[in-house]
Amino acid sequence: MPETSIEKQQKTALGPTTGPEATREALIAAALDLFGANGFDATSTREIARRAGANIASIAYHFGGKEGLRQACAQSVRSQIDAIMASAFARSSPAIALPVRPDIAANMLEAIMGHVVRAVLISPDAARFVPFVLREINGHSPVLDTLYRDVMEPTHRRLCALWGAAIGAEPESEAVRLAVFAMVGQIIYFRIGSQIVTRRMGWSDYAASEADQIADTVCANLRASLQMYKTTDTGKERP
Amino acid sequence: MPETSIEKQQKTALGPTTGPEATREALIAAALDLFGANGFDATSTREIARRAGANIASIAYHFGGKEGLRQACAQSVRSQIDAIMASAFARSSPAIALPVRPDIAANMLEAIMGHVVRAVLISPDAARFVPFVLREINGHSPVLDTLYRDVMEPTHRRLCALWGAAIGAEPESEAVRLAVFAMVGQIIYFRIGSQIVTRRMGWSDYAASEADQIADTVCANLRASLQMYKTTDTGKERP
DNA sequence: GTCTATAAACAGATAGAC
DNA sequence: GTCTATCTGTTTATAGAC
Repeated sequence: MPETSIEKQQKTALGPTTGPEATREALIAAALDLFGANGFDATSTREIARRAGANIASIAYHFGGKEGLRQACAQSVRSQIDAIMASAFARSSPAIALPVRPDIAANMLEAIMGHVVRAVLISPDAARFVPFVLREINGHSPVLDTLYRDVMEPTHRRLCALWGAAIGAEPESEAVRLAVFAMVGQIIYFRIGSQIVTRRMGWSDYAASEADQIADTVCANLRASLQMYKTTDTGKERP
Repeated sequence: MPETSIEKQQKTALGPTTGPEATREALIAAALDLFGANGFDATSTREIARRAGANIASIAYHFGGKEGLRQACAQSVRSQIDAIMASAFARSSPAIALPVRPDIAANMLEAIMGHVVRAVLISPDAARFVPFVLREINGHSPVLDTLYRDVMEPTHRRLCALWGAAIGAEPESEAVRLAVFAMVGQIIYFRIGSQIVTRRMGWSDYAASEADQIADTVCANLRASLQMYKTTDTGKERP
């Protein structure tokens, strides 16, 4: 499909077309996939270009080099995670900014977690960028600082606010922060350990019904934990 | 320290000395570290040899090549995980093979999880081999089959047996298998996400007191989940 | 913007001295 | 067993044609 002129494309990472911007997006998608699967150093620019259907030199042209492509991947991941979390928070509640009632906060938490589980387990995008983020976290990568500050820390803080409201505890207390990590840790594990989980469960991969079962498990644990914290503590330690 | 003759060393991975076997162990330790941190393909044999204080050619001599070193690393990991789990199961109960009483099974589970959390978070060995295993799982590595069959599947099955006994449910039911994955997933996440957790908690790294706090969190979630399953799944009422 | 050709550095494996 | 030296292939980056 030859085109004489292509309008400047938006960089919302959701509109690839058939122009010079399309190769840029294709390169990022291929790089996210390969960086996540094999790691940054282990991935050759030739392989990225081949999978993206582009030329090797196009990487240097569009991103300045392999390292620039890594930065572009990190930015893409940030917008993808932001989109998932924005959608999850938006659907969890009509229009309330500061929920005070514990049962409302608990219901919001459960709705958010159920949404995130399904998005993280089913979406092909998440299957790509979660391994990428994992690699960047493990080796102390130059994009880790930005990723933590702009994505993980704000998201975790918002979840802590809900958790604290749900059980009537200080949102930034150590117990709440750790409990939220334990909750999201379950989701992350089901994503990165999918090879193990699917083998043990006899599944071929994660589809809708499998994600529903996992969401049920995670949400059940969430309810159990909230209920226990609510009954046992007033902001104190274990007996 | 020049030695004229060295006795043949045992391969129990726990007895490095100053002979030809010492370089073998040093190479495995260095490779585990680097494979886990940067990935198999991204790690050069030169870097491994340099960190191990050995020569590049020694890798080919001892393991036949880079791939042989990977296999040796997998075998080392298997024995390390076996040691942790054996210790955890041994300390959880005096000598009972088949616990039938639910409260005994629940207590065993809690003891095992507490032990595993501390071992996985504090032990420098675990900090090495967990990233290695993660890499091997993510990319479909040739050692994944063995690792799953010999380590993960049997361990998960034993935990399912305890979980089923604790709540009075079929150990191999889908709900129990997923619940066990959610439980161990928390532990794995705290290990692989340590860079995120420590930043958010304001910790420099995982020491004894930090591992204790995380163990408390995980064990509290375990108790909450077991209690909930016990009250909802079966007709039995807790005292 | 996209391509080919090439340069400079680095990879794993191996032969052979000791 | 351990070492040096070297072979062969691949890597990223870049120069320049179109």
